[in-house]
Amino acid sequence: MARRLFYTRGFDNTSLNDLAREAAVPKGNFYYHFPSKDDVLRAVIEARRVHIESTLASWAEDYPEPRTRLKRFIAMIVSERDDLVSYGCPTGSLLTELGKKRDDLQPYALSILNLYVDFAASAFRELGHPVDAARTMALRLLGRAQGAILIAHAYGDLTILDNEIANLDLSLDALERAPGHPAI
Amino acid sequence: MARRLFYTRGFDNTSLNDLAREAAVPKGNFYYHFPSKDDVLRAVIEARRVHIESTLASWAEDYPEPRTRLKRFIAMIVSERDDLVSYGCPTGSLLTELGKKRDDLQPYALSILNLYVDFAASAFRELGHPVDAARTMALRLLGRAQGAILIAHAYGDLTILDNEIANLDLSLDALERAPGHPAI
DNA sequence: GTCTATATTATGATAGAC
DNA sequence: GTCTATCATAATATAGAC
Repeated sequence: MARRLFYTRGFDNTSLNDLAREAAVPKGNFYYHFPSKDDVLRAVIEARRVHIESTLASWAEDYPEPRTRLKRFIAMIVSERDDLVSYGCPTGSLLTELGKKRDDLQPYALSILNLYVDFAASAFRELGHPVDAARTMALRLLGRAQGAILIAHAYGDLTILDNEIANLDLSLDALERAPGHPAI
Repeated sequence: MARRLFYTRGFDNTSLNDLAREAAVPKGNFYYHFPSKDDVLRAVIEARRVHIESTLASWAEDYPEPRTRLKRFIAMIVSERDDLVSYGCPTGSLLTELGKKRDDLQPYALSILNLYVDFAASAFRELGHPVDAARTMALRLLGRAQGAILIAHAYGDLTILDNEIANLDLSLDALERAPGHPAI
């Protein structure tokens, strides 16, 4: 699938030949379905956006307690730990790649990050934090996750990721004990 | 200079034509000085490594107090804020780019990250933390900086970076007040 | 709709005159 | 050592038969 190749190799490093080989079709076929390679990425991102949106919506149903919901986000990172250490964060690395020389595509990747930021910000809102503080805390949570993944990926070290994610989890606990305090 | 182009455009997105135009020499000349484009990057990284190493050494001289030294690191991020928001972290984005498809070059980028990790770890050691905890805290500090820069770069928002770096600074203060506690 | 060419362009890298 | 070609390759994209 195209998503996997874009993730593991990066967008620019994935050629239409790679995509065609993986899909077992001649590469010329792509241009019947997509006007350009960029549109393949846009379609991949859009499909991903829909998928993540429904995942977050199901979390909102299954975990009405905002702290539990935020912990579910942490649990997702843990469940993806192998890929995250091997290839980095799909969203973070795409944002970083598109941030250089492809500002036109960058907003599409940003729409994925926004899903998570809005998800976390609304949880912090429910915990009683003002809207501005909630967004700041959401950005901090996402940033810490991104940083942990980046470092763990750089060293190819699972234990670094486990350590940092456990610490993030502890920060959520501390937050629980000190409501009203933007402590994450 | 090659370093600036590799930083702002990424390694792969910088062609020899770009390098030649910037240096105002024909691109064929590069192959008199370097066996390949990869070697240009290696030379850039090596020069950077030497430069950073001497900077960190001068900090060690100027700031014998480890907490002050760590704060100097934070101050460096603040002083680079415009570029960091516009192009991301040079080390972090290079690590991310090389982590996909260029595992052969990745160790060179990692040598830069290691400089900062060792710098921070030795400061935490001097603060009395055991060697393992000191390294964990160093990785956490670097990770939080990377995450803050990545998010701020994704949104192109200086205030996000300022916010997060101020919060990192606060974490260093809190650490100061609770020695022996791996709290960063 | 699906496939086999092929066009076009950009890249990293070389050859060889001076 | 420096320059002007030029090669070889790989990429995105198109044309056109079936």
